[in-house]
Amino acid sequence: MSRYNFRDTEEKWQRRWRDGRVFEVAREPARPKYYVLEMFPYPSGKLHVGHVRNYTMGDLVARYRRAQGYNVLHPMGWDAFGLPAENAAIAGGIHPARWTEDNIKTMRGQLERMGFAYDWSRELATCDPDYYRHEQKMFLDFLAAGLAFRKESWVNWDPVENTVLANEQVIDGRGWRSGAIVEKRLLSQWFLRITAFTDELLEAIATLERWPERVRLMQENWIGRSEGARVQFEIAGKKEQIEVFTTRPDTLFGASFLALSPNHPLAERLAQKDQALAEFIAECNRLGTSEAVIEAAEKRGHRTGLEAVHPLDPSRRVSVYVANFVLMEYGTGAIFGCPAHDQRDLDFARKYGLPVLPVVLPPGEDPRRFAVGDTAFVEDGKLYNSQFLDDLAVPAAKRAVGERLEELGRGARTTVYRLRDWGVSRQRYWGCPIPVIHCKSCGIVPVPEADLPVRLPEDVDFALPGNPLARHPSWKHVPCPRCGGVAERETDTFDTFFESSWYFLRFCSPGAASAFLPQDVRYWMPVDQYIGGVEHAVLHLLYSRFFMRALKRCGYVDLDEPFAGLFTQGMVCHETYQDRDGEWLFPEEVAADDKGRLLDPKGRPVAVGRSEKMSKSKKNVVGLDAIVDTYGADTARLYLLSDSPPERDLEWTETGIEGIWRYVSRLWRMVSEPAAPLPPAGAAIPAALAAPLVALRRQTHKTIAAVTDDLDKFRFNRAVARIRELTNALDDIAAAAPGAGAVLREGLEAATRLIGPMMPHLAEEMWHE
RNA sequence: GCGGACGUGGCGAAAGGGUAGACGCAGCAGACUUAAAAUCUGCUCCGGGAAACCGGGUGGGGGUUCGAGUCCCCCCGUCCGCACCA
Repeated sequence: MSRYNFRDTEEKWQRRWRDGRVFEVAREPARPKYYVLEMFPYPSGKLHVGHVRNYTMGDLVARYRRAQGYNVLHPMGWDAFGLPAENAAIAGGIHPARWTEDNIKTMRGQLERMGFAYDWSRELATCDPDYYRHEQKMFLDFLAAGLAFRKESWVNWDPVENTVLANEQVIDGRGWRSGAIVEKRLLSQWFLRITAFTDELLEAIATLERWPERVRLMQENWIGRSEGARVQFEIAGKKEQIEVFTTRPDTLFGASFLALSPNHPLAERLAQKDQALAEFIAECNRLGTSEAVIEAAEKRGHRTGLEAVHPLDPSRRVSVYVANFVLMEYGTGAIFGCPAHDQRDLDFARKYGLPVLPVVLPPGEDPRRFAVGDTAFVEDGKLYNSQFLDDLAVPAAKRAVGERLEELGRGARTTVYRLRDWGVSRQRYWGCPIPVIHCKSCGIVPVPEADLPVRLPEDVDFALPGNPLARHPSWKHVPCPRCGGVAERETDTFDTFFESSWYFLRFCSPGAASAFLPQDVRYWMPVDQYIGGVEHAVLHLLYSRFFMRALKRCGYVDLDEPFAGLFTQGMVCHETYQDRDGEWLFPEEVAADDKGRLLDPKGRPVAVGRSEKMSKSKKNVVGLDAIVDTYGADTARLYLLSDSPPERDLEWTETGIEGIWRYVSRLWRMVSEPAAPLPPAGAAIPAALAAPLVALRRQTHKTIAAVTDDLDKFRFNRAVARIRELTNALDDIAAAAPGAGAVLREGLEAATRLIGPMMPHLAEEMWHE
């Protein structure tokens, strides 16, 4: 029995694909195109099996569509700017460029060994000046169009990475990469005006039909549109006003207090003369935005002593508080509290002994008897205790209050959003330099186009924390392009989401002198199938959608949405292991003894933790090289596709991959030593067949139909199961019916073509056997 | 708290209102072998039965339907996202 030699076979076919430039494509206007893209990787070191699930799915789609006759663009590149390279430089004395290049080389080799059908002629790395020069130009165009601007603002400061994080990058009050508790600092920053497209970005979500519902919902919530009203409260005895935002203007007659954010300008001004308030504000700021801290903290307020006049009933006054639960960044940084109809306001009112006046009557309640206990009434009902609003339903009351406020000039109906502009400045070396120059007399001067790209200097010093660009002895000192006077370069670099917001366009025109050629983009875009992790559901995917619109406004493209189809795949998980000292262990360091207990290399017992996403930090990673060495790329690919539905997490198991290897061997045996003699290729199938052979033919064709349908719908695990059913039937047939050869051949050929997108090397070899 | 997804054998899972558990993993028994590995054959939801077969079974409770894992309502649980968002 000849054993399937995956090593030689896989190398052979990879060589042939490469030498034949089989996957290099060109624009062919007469042919239908299909653009398959997997979210490009950050070159962090080595690939583990968790990384390649994503690429295996993309490759399946690419090869499947290619087999259907599409002109398939399937490129690969490197999201090459980022902090790990700089951290490696700090820790190991290696230059970020060198570290990144080395990693790219390693990882490219790993991808090649997997046999992925990439058009490598289009490969790009975002740290290449030939790449980032184009985004510098884009930035200058955004600047001219008013889509990029500078703003002095409070920022999230990551004290470990010494950089600013976007609000979107702060998770539970911690930096999304470093995990450090984020501090507040005031800095002058560059922003991209994503809010210029808020409504468009929100409304177009409905057109993204081939996106997961979950992702569309997350984007919707992120943009967070809410309709309500701004209302002006006059401060009693002063000429000053406090403007609040509310989504419940209908409950205005139930107002019993006003609350300001601790960062509200009025609160800060009052604190200058009120020591206790200053201390309260300081305390609120110390809480930060950490979820754990906020959850532990109860709602607290500080009474300012000010009284506000009710805008619709001047005879009524309400107290003004500063409260730890009011956000400066949302609405106007001030609210009115209506305890009867908002749970948070009710909790606050009970704590500080404030009145609770119901103004919306629940259906069926008696207006003379109804009272609010511990639970605010937040549903629809009929207004009462509300003068001209009495007897209206909530929606009608909202309208009526809005109109009255507008008549009186004391407010207006308005819509607010949660979405904020995208801060793109980073105080880091390993990123794209922001192409502007600060001149003492001219102010901010764009770098002239002829001077692009602004390249990173290579001789930099990473010994100190902070931005090496700012410390570089000569790099930043340049004459002002406008007046020729003494000036300095901007030393901030772009957030790396800048690069990933347009790389899919560059893949259309890899060598072009401009960012891309319009005819290429018209042909290839949009991406027909984008595949990546759900962790990018908001940031990367929303920024890319914004970028397309910004580029369109600047005349680059004529397209709004970059990704027509999106699939978010589950993660690859593995158990975690810790030794007695709590140190994480790699799976290969753990071995079972004869009683099945797990031991570390020193023979001490190992604690088994729950299965989690493979990550370097917990060492629960299975190296790709070892798997490919032992079982081959095809086996790894089929395992990643077969075991769980693609959108769900997949548990990596050694026994699972062994099972796939047995199947691979069996498939090979079926063609190299067929169960019945096979007629030559193309031989006719006899007109009269025994019943079992008719059944087999039927199953063959049903399998083709079902697998096609499954692949269209990303049900890869089911497709694999159906192919296995067919091969089981093929294996059984020879004994069951004489003269099976021609039907067997037909079935084997079908099976071979069906597994081709999943196990391309084996399929090629079977086809040629 | 709000929004969403999900809950099926020992495990991963399948089931497009119509035979629940396809396809695998693990396990058990057997064949081949001096032996092991590999390979092959059979069994493998639970209870009863030698078997045919009978009864039960998709987190719990109710409902719609000739028929519900699937649709509707309530509850329990797990996971994910968002969040003092006014």
